[in-house]
Amino acid sequence: MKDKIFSEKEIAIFNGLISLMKKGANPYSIKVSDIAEAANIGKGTIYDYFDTKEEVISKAIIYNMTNEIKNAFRRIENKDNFRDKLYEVLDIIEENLGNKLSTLNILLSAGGIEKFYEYLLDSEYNITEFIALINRKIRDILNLGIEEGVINTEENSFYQIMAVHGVISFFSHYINQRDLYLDIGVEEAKDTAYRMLLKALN
Amino acid sequence: MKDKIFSEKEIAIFNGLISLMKKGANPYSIKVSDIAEAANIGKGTIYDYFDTKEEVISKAIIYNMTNEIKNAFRRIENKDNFRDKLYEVLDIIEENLGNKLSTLNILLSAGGIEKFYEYLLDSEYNITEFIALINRKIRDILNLGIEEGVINTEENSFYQIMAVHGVISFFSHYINQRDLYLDIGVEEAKDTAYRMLLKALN
Amino acid sequence: MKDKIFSEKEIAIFNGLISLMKKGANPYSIKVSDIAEAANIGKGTIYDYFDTKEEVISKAIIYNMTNEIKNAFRRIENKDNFRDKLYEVLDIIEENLGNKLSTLNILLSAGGIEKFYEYLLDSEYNITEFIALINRKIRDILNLGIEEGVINTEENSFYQIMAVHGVISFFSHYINQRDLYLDIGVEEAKDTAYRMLLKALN
Amino acid sequence: MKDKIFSEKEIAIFNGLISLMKKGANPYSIKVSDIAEAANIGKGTIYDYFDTKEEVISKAIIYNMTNEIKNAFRRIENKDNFRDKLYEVLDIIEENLGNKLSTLNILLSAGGIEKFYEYLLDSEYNITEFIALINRKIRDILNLGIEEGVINTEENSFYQIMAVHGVISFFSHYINQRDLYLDIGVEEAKDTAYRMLLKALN
DNA sequence: GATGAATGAGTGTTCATTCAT
DNA sequence: TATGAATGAACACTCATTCAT
Repeated sequence: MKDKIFSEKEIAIFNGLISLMKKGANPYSIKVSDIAEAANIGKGTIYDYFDTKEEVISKAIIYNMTNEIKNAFRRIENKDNFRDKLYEVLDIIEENLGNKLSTLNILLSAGGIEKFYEYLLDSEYNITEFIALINRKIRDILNLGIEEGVINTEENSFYQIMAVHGVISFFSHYINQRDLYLDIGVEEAKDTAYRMLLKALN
Repeated sequence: MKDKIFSEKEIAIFNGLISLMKKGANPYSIKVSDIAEAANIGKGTIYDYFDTKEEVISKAIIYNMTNEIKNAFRRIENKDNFRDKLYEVLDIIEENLGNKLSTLNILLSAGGIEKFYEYLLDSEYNITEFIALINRKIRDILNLGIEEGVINTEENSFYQIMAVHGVISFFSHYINQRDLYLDIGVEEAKDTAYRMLLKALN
Repeated sequence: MKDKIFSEKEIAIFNGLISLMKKGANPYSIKVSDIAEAANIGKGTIYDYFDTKEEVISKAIIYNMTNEIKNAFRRIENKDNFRDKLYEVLDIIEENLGNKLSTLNILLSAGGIEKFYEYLLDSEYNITEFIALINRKIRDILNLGIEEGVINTEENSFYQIMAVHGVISFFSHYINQRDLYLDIGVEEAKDTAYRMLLKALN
Repeated sequence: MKDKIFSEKEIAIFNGLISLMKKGANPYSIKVSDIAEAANIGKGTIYDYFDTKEEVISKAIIYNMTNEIKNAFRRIENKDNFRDKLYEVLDIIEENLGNKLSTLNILLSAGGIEKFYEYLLDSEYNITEFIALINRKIRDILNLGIEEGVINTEENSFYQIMAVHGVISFFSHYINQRDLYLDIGVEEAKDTAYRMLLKALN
């Protein structure tokens, strides 16, 4: 993940746009004037740094995903055992609740945002790269679990990684559809997720 | 799921739109004239049956989801044991590969389409209804598994249903990101899914 | 000059634009909204018939030139001797006084409008075609003069045609710069032109 | 022709702009940034010397015309008989072939540039002044012809000057529409012009 | 003085919606 | 009932002009 270097203005534009999206704006209905206003700059300035609106939005999404992933990885790094790392992942998902732009929402959804925002498909950074990166991190966490003896399975790596995907997906689904599961508290859901993962991996 | 009764024209419009979306068109870039052309009717006719473009698209999505779910349920009904029913679910997912409009893609993705297509949120049919419906069907399948003795767990219903969600999500992810898992064949992935589910539920 | 067939709407648009140009509007500063207003139609309608503003303007210029030339030719046809035909040409020029769009102004000016309105260069109709057409008509008129015995020269065809060009240019210059020649009346200028032509051709 | 005194910067700006126009740029599509780049200065600097883009372009055109006329007059001065002076005029026209900004193209075209570039109409220097100046020079040349006995006519001054205009226009037309007259060489066209002038003036 | 980053008014073009036929 | 020609509001993008440095 060789970071692109962005100028201050570019970052200001990204942040303006990201704040709009976090407020719930749909990327398809965002206007250039909205972005300019959110970034506190003139409309024309945007075109000094980007060629089209699509380019701004795509690059902002990539920028935000990159940052979110870096942050998530840093937080996971700070935990030193399998269980804590897993719960940290669930915490991160919980905190991103309702954030349309959230990396996890985008990446893990069955048909990712790229299906809806075609421009991203052509972008230099392919979404696939991010998933591969995440899978590698999942592998690391799993290895730690094996080292610790928490995981003890003869299933292959694909199985193991997919088990984590499944559990993350279920928890994301729970968070996103809380209305349907009002009798289940967040902590209970997390415990359920962890328990399920251990069962699948042992 | 008390079905709305639609006129022939309305259904023709829906089918035109759905065919566009199955061809990969993004709901945000579909034009009314495209829909009219795909439905083989005049542009004005659409407005005899619907008030806005958004209404057409939303209702078409709901219509398609309803049909897909009905179809899926019928197919699952035709299988008479837990294992076959589960594999039928995976087959259905596989067949819907790459279909942006696929109910499963929409419903099971962490942040569903409703996050991207706001109109659906206000629509009479709430997406939540569909998920509840699916959860009930999952419950039925699980009960059969318990009856058959394939499943034998003390975990609660939430756990059990979420285990199915997790497995479905993982398989959907696999299907949608095939490029990343070229060394894993579809049958192997299905077997992995089934094995994982049984482990989680026993 | 195989005429393009234009729809009524297209002609209305052309006429709106031509009226603007005859009022003195500069093709470079005409706005699409001006054209729409002048043609008494909505802005969008223009785009149902043309792809770009440039296309509208170029085609309108060609359309107007074609009509003006046809008209001029018809008027000249109606005169039956060399002298009257020549004076008719001068009359036509006089009547077009101050009309920026006038075919004669455009065609006979040293660096024609095509130098200023590049789009015309690519247009299907090349301006050159019009000049060739006019030269052929000049040839016809000259032949009549020879038949009549008014012209009796051993100079070649190029010389003869250029003599007419020179005289037309001088008269156009006079009409366009009347301020500089206030002591010369229009009739006197016409007589001067005719006298000069006869001298050059005898 | 009391010359305006321009600062070095102003002249640099003029020259930048003139070079653009000589390269074929259309005055209506030239951008301030283009001018700045062509003049090798910052965009803001232009506004230290001129108030608007229109002013820059108009003044540059006037500046260029003034210089071209001065040059032309100097060259004509250096020839000492009627015939040579006339051929020098034709040479000058030939050399300016294809130069949209050429004074002669602008001045002698029936509907001059001022019809297309309205700003010039208001400019301090009226284009008319230039034509009057040129007419005076034509008068001088004609007088020399009379002195030499090459010209011997009873036609009035208007006739005589217009004869020169006509011949210059025809030759300019020839140069600008070379494609139409491929069988006529430049020298032949010049000889034709001179012969025609003498016939008209004798 | 000189610059060029920043601005936002202005304009070409699109497309959902209307309505006369 | 069905149509598609007509509309104009809306928006992406441009570029002359300004002004802080």
